[in-house]
Parts: sequence; C-alpha cells; structure tokens
Amino acid sequence: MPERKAPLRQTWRRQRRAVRGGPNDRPRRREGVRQSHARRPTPPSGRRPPTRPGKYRRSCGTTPYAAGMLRMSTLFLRTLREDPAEAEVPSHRLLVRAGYIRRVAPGGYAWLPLGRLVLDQVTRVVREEMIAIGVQEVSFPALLPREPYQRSGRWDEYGSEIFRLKDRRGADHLLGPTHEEMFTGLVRDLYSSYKDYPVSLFQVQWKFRDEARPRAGLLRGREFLMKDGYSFDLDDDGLAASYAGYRAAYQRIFERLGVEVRIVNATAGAMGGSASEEFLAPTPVGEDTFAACECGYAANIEAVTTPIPDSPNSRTPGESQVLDTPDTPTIDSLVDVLNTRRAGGHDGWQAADTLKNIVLTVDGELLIIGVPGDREVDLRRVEAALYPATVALFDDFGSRPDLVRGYLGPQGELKARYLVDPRVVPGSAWVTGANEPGRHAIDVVCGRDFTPDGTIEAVVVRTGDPCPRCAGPLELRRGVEVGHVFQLGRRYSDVFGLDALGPDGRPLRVTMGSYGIGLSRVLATVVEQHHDENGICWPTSVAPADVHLVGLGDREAVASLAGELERSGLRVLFDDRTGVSAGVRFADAELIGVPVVVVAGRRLAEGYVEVRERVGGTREDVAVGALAEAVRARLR
RNA sequence: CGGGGUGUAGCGCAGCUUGGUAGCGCACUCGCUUUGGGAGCGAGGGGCCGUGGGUUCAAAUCCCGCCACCCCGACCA
Repeated sequence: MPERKAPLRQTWRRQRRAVRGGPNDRPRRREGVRQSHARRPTPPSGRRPPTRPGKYRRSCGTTPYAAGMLRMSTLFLRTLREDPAEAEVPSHRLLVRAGYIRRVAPGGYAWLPLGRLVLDQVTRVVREEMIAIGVQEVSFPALLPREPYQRSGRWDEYGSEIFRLKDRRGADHLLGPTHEEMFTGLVRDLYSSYKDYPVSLFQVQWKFRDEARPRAGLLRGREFLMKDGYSFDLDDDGLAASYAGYRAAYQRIFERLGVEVRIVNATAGAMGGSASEEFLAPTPVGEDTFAACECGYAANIEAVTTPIPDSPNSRTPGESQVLDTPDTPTIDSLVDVLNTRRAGGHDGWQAADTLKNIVLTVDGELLIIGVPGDREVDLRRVEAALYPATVALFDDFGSRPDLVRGYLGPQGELKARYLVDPRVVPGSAWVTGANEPGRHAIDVVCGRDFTPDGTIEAVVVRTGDPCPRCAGPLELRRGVEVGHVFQLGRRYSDVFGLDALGPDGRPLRVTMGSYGIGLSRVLATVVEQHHDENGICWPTSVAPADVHLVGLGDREAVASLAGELERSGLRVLFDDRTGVSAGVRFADAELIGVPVVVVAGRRLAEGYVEVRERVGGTREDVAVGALAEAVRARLR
C-alpha cells in the first residue's frame, strides 16, 4: 500500500471548523460552496470550497476523498432500509441498498461515490498487475466504426448481441463489445520490424452488449467495465510465454481482490482461436456451469471430456438379432419389453444398454449422433464440438421416410455422417433400432455391425461422471466468469495483415493472445463471495475505506480522532452525521462493509475506543494512542 | 423469442373485487425530547395512480389498445 502523506490542507480545514460553530451548520447549504460546485465539475468534498484543485491528492483517482477522509455528513449517499424490489441476487441487493450503485436502465447502472471508489480500487489492482508484467495501457473509444468489424466478420457473426447505431450521414457504428480489431490495427499501423516484438497492450474501457435479458445487477449488464489485454508475438513459443504471463498475473489479481477462482478449460467461442481458459468464481448465482473434481481438474461444461471405458460390456454379446418390439418409441418402454421377454436370455437390461440415435442438422447437413439411452444430448456441447457450425434438432422426418423415427439404428447402410459418444467403443454391444417401425436389434456391436465416423462429446454431463484426469466423481458447480485468457493465434493478424519484417527480410505473421477481466462484474462477484445477512464485507484491497469511524461521544474529541487516523495514512470513512441514532450508524456501517469499524463512544473520555472487525464481529477496546496501529493490524 | 408477474411519492407497499377525486411504513423538512443496535411526540413538504382511447354525472378502480419493467427459460465473450 502506498504511503499517504498528511496534506497541509488539514490545518486549514480545522480553522474553518472553528469559525463555523454549531453542529447544525451544514456547509453544503452555504452559498459560497454552491457556487464553487457550479463552477467546478468534480469537487472532492462539499465541506470546503475547492479553490486549489491541483493540490488535491491524486492517489485515489476519481474518488471523492478530500484528503483521505470521507465524511458521511456530506457524502452523496442514502442507504435503504429495505431491499429494492427488482434485486434478487445478494450483490445487486446490497450494492443498491448500501448506496454504491443505482439502476438507470435495464442492465445499466449509475455509480455513486462509494461505488466509484470501489470500482477504482478494483481497477487499480488490475492495472498494477498489468503494468508489473510489462503490459502498456492505451485507450480506445467505445464508439467504433463498422469497417474493422466488418472485415473480421464479427459485424455479422455477433448478430443482435452488438449495439449498432448510425450517425447523421447514415454511416454504421457500433459500441465495442471487445476490441481485438482495433488493437490489431493499431499495432499494424505502428510496428513493422521483428525488433519491435513482443509487445502487449491493455485498456480499461466500458463495453457494450445488447443482452437479450440483462439480469442480476452488475453480473450481467448491457454496459460493463472491462480490462482487455492483447499480446503480440512472433512465434508460438512467444505466444505461450505471453499467455502464461497473463495467466499468472490473473491469479495474482484474483488473489489480491479476494476472489476465489477456478481456472477451467473453455471452448474458444465466437472469438476463434485455440487454447483458452476461463476464470470462474464459484457462487450459487453464477450463470456458467462447470465440472470440478477433487484432484484439481476443472472444466467448462462444454469442454469436459469423457474417459473411454475399459470393458465395453458386462455380458458377452452373441450374433445380432432383430426383435419385434411394437409400441416402444421410448427408451423406457423398450427396456421394459426386453426384460419382460428375457431378450437374449437376459433380464438385466438397462437404459444404458441401448443406443439412442439423434438426428441433427449441422449447417443444413444431416448428422446422426449415437449416445447411450440413459443420456440426453446437450446441444450446447454439440455446438461447441462442431464450432463454428450451427446445430439444430432435425424434425422433418416426413421428408425422409428412410429415417424411421424412434427406431433408428446405425447398422447397414448409413444415411448420414454418424458420430458416437466416446462410451460407444469398438467391441461394445447395444440395443438399437432396426430401421423398421416396431422393431429393434440386440447385440449390435460397434466395429462389427456398424462403424461410426468418429466420436463426439454430445451428452449432458452429470454429477458423478468420471473425471477425465483421475476417474474420480465429477461435481457440477456454478460460477461467474470473471476472466478469460486465450490464444487467438493468427485469426486477427491474418484478417488485418499484421506482419513483422523478419531478420531475413521475409514477413512474419504475428500471433496474438486476448485476455479479459470484467471489472464491474468482479466487483459484484466480490460481494457475492463476501457478505452476510447484514451487508457487505469488503476485502481491504477493494474497500471504499480502511476504517469506518462511528462517532458517538464528544464531537470535538471524535473529530480530532478522525484527523489522527487520517494523518496516520488510513483512508477514513467518518460517520460525523448529527441526529442519527447509534443503531442506524451501526447498521449502516455493516451494510457499507468497511473492514474495520471504530466506535468512539462511552469510553472515549477515558481514552479508549472500540475496534470491531466486520468479518467475524470481534470487538476490542483499544487505547486511543494505539488506535492507528490496531486498525492497521486488522487490515492485513 | 416462449412462460409468469408488476406498473400508485426517493424506497417498500395498500387501495382496484363493490367507481365518488389517494393512503401506510421508511426516507425528507421544522420544533422539543432522546443518544451504544434501524428513537419518541408534535407539525409539515412531496404523487399528470406507466400511457392512449372508451364507458360514466364521476375512473387509480370498469373495458380495449399500447408501452415499460421484473422473474423463469431460450440465447449469450
């Protein structure tokens, strides 16, 4: 933490206080102050006229700190006793109630002073770690021209997710969802030699997505603050090194922010590219489902791979035979009939012994997928496996009488490309349709009676499925995607012709990586992971203040205590409001969630105050002289 | 896009069934009292009742249309 020096303004403020007088002298009502506000767009505090803005400390960015102290008597804040009706998830509820944010549109939020402070803290941590690994900061507009996105194909691919607008001449623009195109173009314009590389750039910018349904407050908005970084390397090893650098920095960032994350394998999605990992923060309100194992394996649900079973079957299959199985359009009805009849001399038939064949269209082409009958097909996983193709269920059986609905089987002449779940290994025997209405075949053996064109991860992953790394049981969990790193490769450098002239005089095509952190989403995630029934419990690294001073005793004595805390370098949120009961102050302190609360009250005259920790609720009386150290010791 | 719900003061809600010109709690203002867990008493300010039309002597209330927002799902770096 950077050292904070006590500014000279302190003495000046005290003089004003002495001149002013009584407790009801509310400075913001003063004419002079108002005029100053009108002239100066960002007064750091209403308490004094900002006559020398250049002298205000800058370490807090756009914060409303006047000099390391926030006074609740003038802070633009109103806490709510009741939950806002529209808020469901804890972060949304608490951030609105504690006066950090306020909804202004579906998926759009105003940031109040406390919210700005916290958002700046999150940004500061991320920025520090980016700079620490040598990434340089630039800044692009949020409003972007169509052409680069047209060229990369994303103008069309993104579809209705993208915010598009026209200017007065009818020219198309968009509000940037991410900025790969712009960064690629910038580097191409300025750099042309291999000696310039590698280079890595980032920005912090508001991004826009026309979400079909914004929800959960900041977790899924249509406008959100994001740090996006891009690496540019000359070869795959360089890219791998850049990727590793960002990945490690991200781990440090989330560690510092107090956000628990799991790094999961991910599919690349609409941005193209290969290696890709997501940073998922586990929380019950997360929208992403991932599979995790005790051994440390974790993967996005789309990226989970199925271990190949050792033994194909529990029973030895005979020759395949066709049975009349009328009225068995479903797996359950088929299994019942098989067991009743002791088909194949066996009555232990289960849904998992059957092979269900699902007909899909992939970019208009027919595809049949064979999966064990106890499994459902997960179209999102299919789509991920076949990316970028578009996948849909086939339902026009009327046009294909050769596809016998409900009685499809892969044996004989295949009518379309045929892929199977990895559990359908060579040598495994299945009960499947006989391609005739009302008939099924048993002991249909993969590799003998039919030969698939390949395997595909198509079925819904279930709790208890075997881990691909250790075969232990997988657990399904929910998480918020707070960060994403991936190796784009040359997708964008190909499109924009980003080359570096090599030492041999030949052009080298640059390879790229892309790395994002959703800053406003991280802020909400911190709250999801750090709150209780009374309010937020900020980690020190992002808290709007280090210490929340509740003044209950003698006003002058409390004010002087606040000044001492401030001079010791702590960021102080000082509840100097008049006419507010102790209960309200305590409740507000817990709601706002500063990590250490100091109550200066009944023992203040004897030189003692109470120090409380927001997490755990411990309380201890501390001598005033040792207060700053006692607070600092609890901040960590 | 499909399903459900809601629009009344800054926030949370009642009033609508049975039409008579708007109310409660919190917040806000003033006065007095109170002061270690969301204080008490008294006095106040604040609302084109989402919107357009219709019915009626009269509409927050009944009828029709529209709009907005919230929740679940689909979709989604």
